[in-house]
Amino acid sequence: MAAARDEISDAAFRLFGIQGYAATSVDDIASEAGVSRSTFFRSFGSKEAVIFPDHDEILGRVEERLRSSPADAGLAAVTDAVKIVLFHYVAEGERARERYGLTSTVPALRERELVSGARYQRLFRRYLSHWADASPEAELRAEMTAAAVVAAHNRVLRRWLRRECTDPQREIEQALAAVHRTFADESEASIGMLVVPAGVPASAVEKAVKRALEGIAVRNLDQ
Amino acid sequence: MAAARDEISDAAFRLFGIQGYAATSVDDIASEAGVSRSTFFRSFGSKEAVIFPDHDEILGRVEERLRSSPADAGLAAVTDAVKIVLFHYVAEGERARERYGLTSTVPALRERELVSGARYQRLFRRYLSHWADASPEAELRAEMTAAAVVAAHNRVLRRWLRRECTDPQREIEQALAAVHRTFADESEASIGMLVVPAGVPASAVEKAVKRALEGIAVRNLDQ
DNA sequence: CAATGAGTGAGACTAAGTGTCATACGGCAT
DNA sequence: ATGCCGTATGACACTTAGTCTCACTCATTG
Repeated sequence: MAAARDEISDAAFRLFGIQGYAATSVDDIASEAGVSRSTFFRSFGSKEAVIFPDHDEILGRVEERLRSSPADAGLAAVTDAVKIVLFHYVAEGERARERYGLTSTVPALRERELVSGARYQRLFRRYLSHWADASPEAELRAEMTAAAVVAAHNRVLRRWLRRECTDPQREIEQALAAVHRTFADESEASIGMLVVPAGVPASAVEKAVKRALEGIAVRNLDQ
Repeated sequence: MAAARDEISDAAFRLFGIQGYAATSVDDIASEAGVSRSTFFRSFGSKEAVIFPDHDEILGRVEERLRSSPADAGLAAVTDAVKIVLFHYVAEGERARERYGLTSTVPALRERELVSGARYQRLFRRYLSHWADASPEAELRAEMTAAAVVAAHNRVLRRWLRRECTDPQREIEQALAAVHRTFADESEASIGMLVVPAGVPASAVEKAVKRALEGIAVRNLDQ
């Protein structure tokens, strides 16, 4: 059952690696996997889908993670959920890199991947704008935030796929901290106000500001 | 030549409106337009592409706009360029709304549109990260910024398509001002500091802050 | 043993997309 | 006017993705 799916997926990656994507027909994959064309299309709806075998499952896990988070979790829940996606691919290891080789070569597959990313973004936006108030500004903010979270994920993932990054854990934390820094709203990030009595030296002001900014970064990381 | 393209595109929209997208074959469109199947596929590479007849042209105009902007233009050039896209669709009027009806109904067309948006985002990212320094933080920032610009555009466009917005000009300016507010870097946005002597009433402080924030929005608009 | 139901294979069918070849049309030089 | 050439078109064949239907197998259950 599930073994058949893996069998087919493996066969597909094998043939794509040898002959290329376009030159490999669904019939080729099916016979390589020892199943019929019918079962291929029953297992995966399309030739493209065989490259992304467990996308629906990940999306489901992400959605559940968001659903089970408290209403006031806000951005933190989303940045947390996106790590599920990243670490899933990292855990796949070489298979993820094979997929990357295909998606960066074959336009149709690249587009398919893009569509997957957009589904996450849509999900994030829905949750973020649901948590926030209903003002138009808040909705635009939610949309931008969702886009930024996905962008951060994509960036780290791409770097890892290209072996430009050895510690995806650290990089995603940093990238998401940057997202927090620019998007965490007032209820999460306390508004700081610096009251400077006349006569305080500029160096002391500078020091205080720096310390305050570092504090924001650190707090967002731990939250 | 170009007239044949328009003829085909019109015929396609006509039939899609009557029979729906799936129920209309390329043969139907070709005979409705009075051309052969061959010319259809020569004019548009695929059945989906007939919905987005001048996408390549817009992308070209956007790219040229970016190419011709000075190296220190930064975010302003990109937010300016994205208006080309928005106003093109707004100028299309009802045709754009017909397209929206199709893209919100037919998954394949929605995906295609998504891919178009991603091309803009990619373009913006390339220019933003080219203008900025090469640090990893700057590149992530460029990626997030590009995503935010596209998100802002998408939001305003969608609202206009749904007739939820009567003044797209004003809304896009506001939305892009929000992007500027969160992403304009220090060289573009002057850092404001509010020094509050003890004894000043809170209402006066609030007023001053509000005025300052409005000022930022306006300045970013004009730049 | 009979019945049910899920998974599979075989095969027909539609339609998108590609490639080839022949033809018609419009300009251009002789 | 005639012959030539490049371009746009139409006709047609072909491949392949994706859908649908029907028949078969096999394991479970009453």
